[in-house]
Amino acid sequence: MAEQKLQTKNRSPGRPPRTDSFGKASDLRDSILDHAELAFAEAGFEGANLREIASLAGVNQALIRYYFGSKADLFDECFRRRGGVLAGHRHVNLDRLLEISENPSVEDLVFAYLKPQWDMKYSSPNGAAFVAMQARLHAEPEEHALRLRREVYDASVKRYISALSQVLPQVPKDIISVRMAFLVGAYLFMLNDLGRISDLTEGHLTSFGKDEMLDQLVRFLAAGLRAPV
Amino acid sequence: MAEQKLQTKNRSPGRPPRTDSFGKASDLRDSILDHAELAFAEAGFEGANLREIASLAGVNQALIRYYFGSKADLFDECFRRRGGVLAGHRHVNLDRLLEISENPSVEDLVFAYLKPQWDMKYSSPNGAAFVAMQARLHAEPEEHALRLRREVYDASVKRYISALSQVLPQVPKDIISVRMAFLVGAYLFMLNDLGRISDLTEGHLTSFGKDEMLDQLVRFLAAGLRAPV
DNA sequence: CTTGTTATTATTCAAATGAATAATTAATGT
DNA sequence: ACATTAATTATTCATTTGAATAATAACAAG
Repeated sequence: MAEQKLQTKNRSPGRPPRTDSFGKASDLRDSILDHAELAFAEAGFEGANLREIASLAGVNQALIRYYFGSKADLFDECFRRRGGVLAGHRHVNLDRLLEISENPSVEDLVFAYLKPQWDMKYSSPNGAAFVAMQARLHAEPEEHALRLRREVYDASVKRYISALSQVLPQVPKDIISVRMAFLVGAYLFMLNDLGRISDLTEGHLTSFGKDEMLDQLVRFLAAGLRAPV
Repeated sequence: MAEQKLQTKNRSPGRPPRTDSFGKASDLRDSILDHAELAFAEAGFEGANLREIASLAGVNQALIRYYFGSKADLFDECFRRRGGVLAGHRHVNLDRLLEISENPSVEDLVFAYLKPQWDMKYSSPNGAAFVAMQARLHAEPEEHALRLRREVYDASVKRYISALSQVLPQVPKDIISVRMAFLVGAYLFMLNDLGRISDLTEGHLTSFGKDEMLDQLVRFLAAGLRAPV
């Protein structure tokens, strides 16, 4: 991918002068995370390359090690950073919904769950990268991937399952759980694959904006959740 | 992963004697494909390792090159081998359905589409590996992955979209297309992730056998496809 | 039989890559 | 001022890895 020399700044070693008066907590650390996110999204864990990440982030490769340790640790940190924010948004959204009404609609619940990641995807290239990273993580069979996902998301998913269970008393809770898994699959795939759907639809899709697409998805999933048992 | 010496058979070079009287078309070639399938499923394209594949398949690494060329070519061949079979089954299933009745139920159509891969997953470890490989391929952002998927699956997907469109005249075709994409996402995720769902369900899931799970999925997706517009 | 072709191995090559170390400079506390 | 710590770089190391080549044995054809 990176044929060019990709030399990092040829600055002498040692701590660089603090130009800014504020203590703007480690700029470079964030830069590394940002570029790692992009790299992992594009090439996957194995495919991503520390030299390139370092180079694009404008730092020496050893700095990655200094801040994060191993490549795997870097990956985890990437994931947790945004994953935590995401899970937080989901909690907040659910709280709000339940404040307004005891029995929100299924559509509202689904929307509350999906919206944060949908927004993240369109907020910035890095947001989109994170979505891709996550889709990849879900396809990983590795033990490690599983643990990460659980750590970051399980709590919020369980809350949504409970809430759905309350507004759908006809559907047993274990079935709701399974359907929630279907939901996650559909929306992750969707988010990651969005650009390509137009192939299947022979161009019809151009009429759907991203908001409409989310609407479509919510409608589809809500109907599935409500399906008679 | 493979710490051991993993030496290939220490046989002298040159063509080995043909012990069997039948010309059982290249045993080793198939063995390579089988083990490559397992490796790609477990570790992804980048993560898989030709030396290990060769070793497990009981052949010299150079034989992979002899038969398939590059690693990427090997991957493609793996994918096409089973993907072709799968697409074939889908076509056959659809043909049968349409023979029986002009207007099959949405459930029947969904089932006809899903069943072949479901069976493949449970037919053998290699079948399961292929499913995992495919799930990974869908998470790949690479151009190459996209082309492969299209090559292998597009035709059958389009046929199913048409059939669904006929039995669901209330739903515009472009919406059916989008929903079909949701469907693919949900089922791929499901198939690949099956074992882990029980985490979310806190053990409730043990009561679902694999057939019941497929039933659940079909019900969910059919309801989604039917959702009012 | 001899010659060419096919299938297979052993071995080598060159590049990439994650990790590690040592050097260097700024900041900070005393 | 001085010593310690924090942040950063240049450089080296060891391993892995995909690819390539050369050797060799069985088989097939004439």
